Amino acid sequence: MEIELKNRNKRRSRQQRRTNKTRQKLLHAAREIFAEKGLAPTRIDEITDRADVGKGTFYYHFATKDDLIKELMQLIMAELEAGIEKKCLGINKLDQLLDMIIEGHLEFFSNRWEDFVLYFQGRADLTLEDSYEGMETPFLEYLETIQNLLDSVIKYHLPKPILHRIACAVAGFVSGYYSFAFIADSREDLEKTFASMREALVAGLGRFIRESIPDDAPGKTSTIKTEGAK
Amino acid sequence: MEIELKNRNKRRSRQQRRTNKTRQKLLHAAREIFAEKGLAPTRIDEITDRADVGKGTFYYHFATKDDLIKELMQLIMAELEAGIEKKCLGINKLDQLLDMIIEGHLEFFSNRWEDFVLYFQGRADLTLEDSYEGMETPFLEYLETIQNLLDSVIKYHLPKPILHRIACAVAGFVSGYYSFAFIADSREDLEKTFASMREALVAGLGRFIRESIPDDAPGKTSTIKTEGAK
DNA sequence: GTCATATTTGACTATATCGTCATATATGAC
DNA sequence: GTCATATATGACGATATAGTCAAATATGAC
Repeated sequence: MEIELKNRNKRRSRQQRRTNKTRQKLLHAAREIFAEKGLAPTRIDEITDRADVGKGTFYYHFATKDDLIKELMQLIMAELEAGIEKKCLGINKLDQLLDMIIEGHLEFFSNRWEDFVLYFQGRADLTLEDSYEGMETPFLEYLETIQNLLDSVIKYHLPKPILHRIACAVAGFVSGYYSFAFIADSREDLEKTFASMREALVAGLGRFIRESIPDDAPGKTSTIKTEGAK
Repeated sequence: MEIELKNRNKRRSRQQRRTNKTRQKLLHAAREIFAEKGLAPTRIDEITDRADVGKGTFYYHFATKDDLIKELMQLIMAELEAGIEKKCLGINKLDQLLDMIIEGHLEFFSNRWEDFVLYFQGRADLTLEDSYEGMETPFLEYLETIQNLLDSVIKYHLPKPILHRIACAVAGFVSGYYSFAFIADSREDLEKTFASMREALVAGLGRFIRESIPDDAPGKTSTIKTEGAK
């Protein structure tokens, strides 16, 4: 029985590698094309062509284009969250945390242009009534990740709606600014240009957060661990 | 000759009204459907159906869907700009101006959901390589409008790139925050929820702008007309 | 080698959408 | 009324795309 299982696993192992490789090829090609033409105008044929597999293969791996989009978005958002969380490891001062959350976004956006485009396309899609199935979930999880990070450095636990608001502000600002700035600036300048804005944002958000804490909170001044906050 | 011209004008006048009405019906229907399903997935048939005109009529008025999109975006953005400029009339204090630019956006976004969606769709489209023809122009003009407003209240004229950066920040933040907040909040709550964030943004941006002015600028303190800035 | 199963293929069908065009109607000059 | 012109129509042909499927191939157990 033990052996049977082993064999079974082994049997599948090489084949699984091949299968997985094909799947990755499809995801990779799709990511590229989605970022070039957008979600809706991308044709299955084009994806399979670029992935260099037959069309039937696509439908072996994914039930439909929406399915692929769902998986891709979940993948991307999970990686963005992971990147941000990694940057924030061990930080317990509010201003520093805000700064790192922003930096996490920036690093992701500037190193992975395609993924930034998809992130942005996804968000725009959410403003539609007929948005892609399952598009909402990864974005909500992403906002929650930011909320949890914030919550972890603020001793006085702010109510959920306030945390949510702040998370929206961070995410909205970073991506919004990034998307606008790149219209005129070159993609390469974006990072530099952003640096100068960052401080202002951290200051503004920090201020907002501090103001959200009731004055009678026990030990308010020490409640938020911050650096040089006045 | 004088009379001939008059007649000619008169002859055209009633017909022109009818024509224009048809055109408006098409634009209006398109605006609605674009906001429901997005630009690419919207079919011409659906537009003409909702506008209650024959399909051929569409092609009499517009060469192609891209053409319609172009016109619609220009229309919307021009109205947004006008709304903002109106709000800012006569203001000469920086913080107040920033506040009014934000309020102009908010008013537009919350009173005209479809147009907000189109604004956002348009912006997302610009991140693509294959974006709609002519999509860029209205956005650049819009950013320039904001830049000019800012420039008009800052006596020490900041270099263009800095102004551009600030314009991107304002536009990016407002639309970005708005788009994220609505994922979780109801559309109605958005306005309220935004109010609390606004101050923080104005403060952050104001600070950034003031820091951008060289210390040796003649009469720096009085250079930016501001209220209660410290 | 044989067999069972998992994966891949691309020609094919069915459908959806575009854009055209010959025709019809409305308008206004006369 | 008649005519010329501007506008509107929707059936139609051409094309594009999604998704299917029977057949081919690869894998691994034996």
